[in-house]
Amino acid sequence: MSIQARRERERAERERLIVTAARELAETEGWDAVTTRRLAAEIEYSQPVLYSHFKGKEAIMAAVAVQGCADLAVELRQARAAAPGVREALAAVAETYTSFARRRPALYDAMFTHLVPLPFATQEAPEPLREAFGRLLAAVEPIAADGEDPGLLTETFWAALHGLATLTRSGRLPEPAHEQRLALLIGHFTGG
Amino acid sequence: MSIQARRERERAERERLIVTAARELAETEGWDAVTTRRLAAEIEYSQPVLYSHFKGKEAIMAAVAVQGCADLAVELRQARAAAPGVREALAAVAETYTSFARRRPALYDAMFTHLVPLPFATQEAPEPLREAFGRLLAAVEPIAADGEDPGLLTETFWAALHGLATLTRSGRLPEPAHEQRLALLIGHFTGG
DNA sequence: CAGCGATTCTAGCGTTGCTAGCCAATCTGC
DNA sequence: GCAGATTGGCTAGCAACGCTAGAATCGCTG
Repeated sequence: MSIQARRERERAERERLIVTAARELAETEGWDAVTTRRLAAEIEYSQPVLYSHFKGKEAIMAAVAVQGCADLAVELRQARAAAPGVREALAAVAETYTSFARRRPALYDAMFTHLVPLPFATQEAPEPLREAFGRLLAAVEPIAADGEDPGLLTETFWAALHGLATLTRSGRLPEPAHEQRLALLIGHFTGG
Repeated sequence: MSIQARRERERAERERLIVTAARELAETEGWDAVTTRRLAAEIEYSQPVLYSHFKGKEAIMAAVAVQGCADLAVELRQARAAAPGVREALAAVAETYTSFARRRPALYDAMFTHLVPLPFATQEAPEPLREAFGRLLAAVEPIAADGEDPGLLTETFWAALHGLATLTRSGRLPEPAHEQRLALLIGHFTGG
């Protein structure tokens, strides 16, 4: 059985290679540059190999999105841990979230903008997704008023951050006032 | 000069035809179905004709987006006019906005999700865009606290609505609780 | 070492957005 | 009223896309 084990190991390694190459290519040149041909060349295999690992391009993007959620979760955890108080933690998390979207647009798009075949709002959602949401929840929960469902409040807050991030990045909201909008949002959610 | 006038009239009419066909095709079958070939067949002309009117497919989508903004502006105006009070007006506008995104997803995507070559946050933005934003502003302005910039507050509120709309429609937020999230948002923005 | 499976590659299909160059219909000047 | 110029649409085709069938090659087994 050792030989089959090695094969599966190599296979898993190559799958990791594909996802990494797709992520790096997307982050440096955008998702439009991530074609199956280009990606195959990058990993030094032929095109059809990709399809022996993933159902199609969307599935590769989904895998990248999951990785991205893990990254985001780490950043959010650090941001919250470094903040002295409840309100500061929320602000830090919000700032980190929108900054993540600005710094890593391709990754963010795969996670939250593009249509990817991923279960999100269910228990079958991949762990990194639930993890990232959990980091938001941890920051929002303390500011929930009596009778407010923390989960729903987190979803609402998340949506607001997502809207700010995407509209700003697409040029529909002017960049400069971003911090002020963020402050307004925090203010209204912390009841100030 | 009358003959040239007629030509320009016919040309403008055909341009209207292109935009309308693109919008209808997108609304019924999604933007993926709007290929240049399909669109050309729909208007009963050949492909290259499209390029004598628009620089490319993106420009056609942009034209559809502008139409969509006009439609949205009308709906928002009606919603606000029918509401008895300030808070109700805000709720009605929010409800109308997200419902628009749900009822006309292709149109909404062209307006606010897809990358379209349109100036947004500047004075050169097409009139329907500024009009739609103005409808939001009119609903948000009355609930702005002292010292809060109504414009910035409107942008923030808009972003929240946009986030709710897109995340819900892409399945990242569960549909059923949408109304509750909307209520939470309104609550926090009206300081309740 | 021969044969057999599994796996990778070559080649190609159907579509996409977009464009070059031909061709015909229309307007202008004699 | 008619030849010449011009506008404008159409046919045909390019390069690139996601994806797949079938050939070919690799590595293990007896």
